[in-house]
Amino acid sequence: PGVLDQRIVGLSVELLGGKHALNCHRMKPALFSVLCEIKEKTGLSVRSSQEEEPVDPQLMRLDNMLLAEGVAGPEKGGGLVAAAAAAAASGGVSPDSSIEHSDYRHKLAQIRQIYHAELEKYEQACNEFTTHVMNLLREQSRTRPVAPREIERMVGIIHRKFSSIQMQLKQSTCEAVMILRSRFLDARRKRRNFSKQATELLNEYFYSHLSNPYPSEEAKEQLAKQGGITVCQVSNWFGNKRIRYKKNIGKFQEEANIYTVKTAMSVTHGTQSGGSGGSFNLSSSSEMFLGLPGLNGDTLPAPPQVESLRHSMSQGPYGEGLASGQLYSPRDVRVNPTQLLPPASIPCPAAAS
DNA sequence: ACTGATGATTCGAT
DNA sequence: ATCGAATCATCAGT
Repeated sequence: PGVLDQRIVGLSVELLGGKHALNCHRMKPALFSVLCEIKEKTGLSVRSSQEEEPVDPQLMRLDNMLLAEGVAGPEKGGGLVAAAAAAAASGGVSPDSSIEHSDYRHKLAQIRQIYHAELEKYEQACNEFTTHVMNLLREQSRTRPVAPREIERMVGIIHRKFSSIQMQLKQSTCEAVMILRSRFLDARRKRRNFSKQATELLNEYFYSHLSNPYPSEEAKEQLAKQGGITVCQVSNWFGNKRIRYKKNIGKFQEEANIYTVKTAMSVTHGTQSGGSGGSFNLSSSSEMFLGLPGLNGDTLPAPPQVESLRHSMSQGPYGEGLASGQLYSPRDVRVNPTQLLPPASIPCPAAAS
């Protein structure tokens, strides 16, 4: 009906001009609901922007970011599977992080879905609105002269308006992604105990290099790789282990025995495969430095040596000895002068320097 | 809720 | 740059 259409044109001008934009209850319901939704979701008034038609840098930034985050851009149906496969293949020993990864990806996918749905809705609404306005103008052209430039201008205004709405959508999507991201990073920063396998690996190395528990960079990398943790985590672990071991050797005596036995077993049973046969020498005298407790001589007065423990291999809390032999690099038996200075008598329990 | 274990962070020294 | 040391923050068993 002409009256209503007249009203719509008027309202479109109102809308585009930015005056009480959302007061129109007679607006096309679809468009109205879309705009209401925008208003609700963004918390921003639709009339807020009124500028730039050149490709503004902010829009480009938003686009780039959305693209980089995988929100915009091509559908990646197989992408998730591929990513999961890659994550599983690259290490396979990080269930926690992969769970977090999948959680992250899931939420990102949700954002992506919402984003695309909204984008499509806007697109559709924009087209509908444009064609409708054009139809009205065409109709009006029967009763009054309508210059093509006026139509162009109208269409231009509509498109600009809708693209600014799109930008708001992109902006809020970006915000959502960033929030998700920061949450994800926070979650990753949370402490998780290492897997049993990783801990065993580290302990085996530590106790079999007790005289010089300072793994080289390569050794760290290898430990990290095999344990499914980072080199930095390996360094942290050794840092913590050294200081805590030194502080209370007695507490670690049992653990030391266990791992020494394990190592001894793997040596005597020839489970080594790396060809680095007897590269590190457990019976070297320097091995005794940290191993000599003197604190609780009740269980084992002497540091656990391979020879003396051959007979007591009966008890092993850790049932299966997983291949650990190839870990130890022969080149790593460097002697750190600073560690060998104090006589193996009292290892300074309460190191209050 | 409490507590010990443990991974991460920080800081000064080398 | 890396270490020891102290400390923080969280986990995990009770």
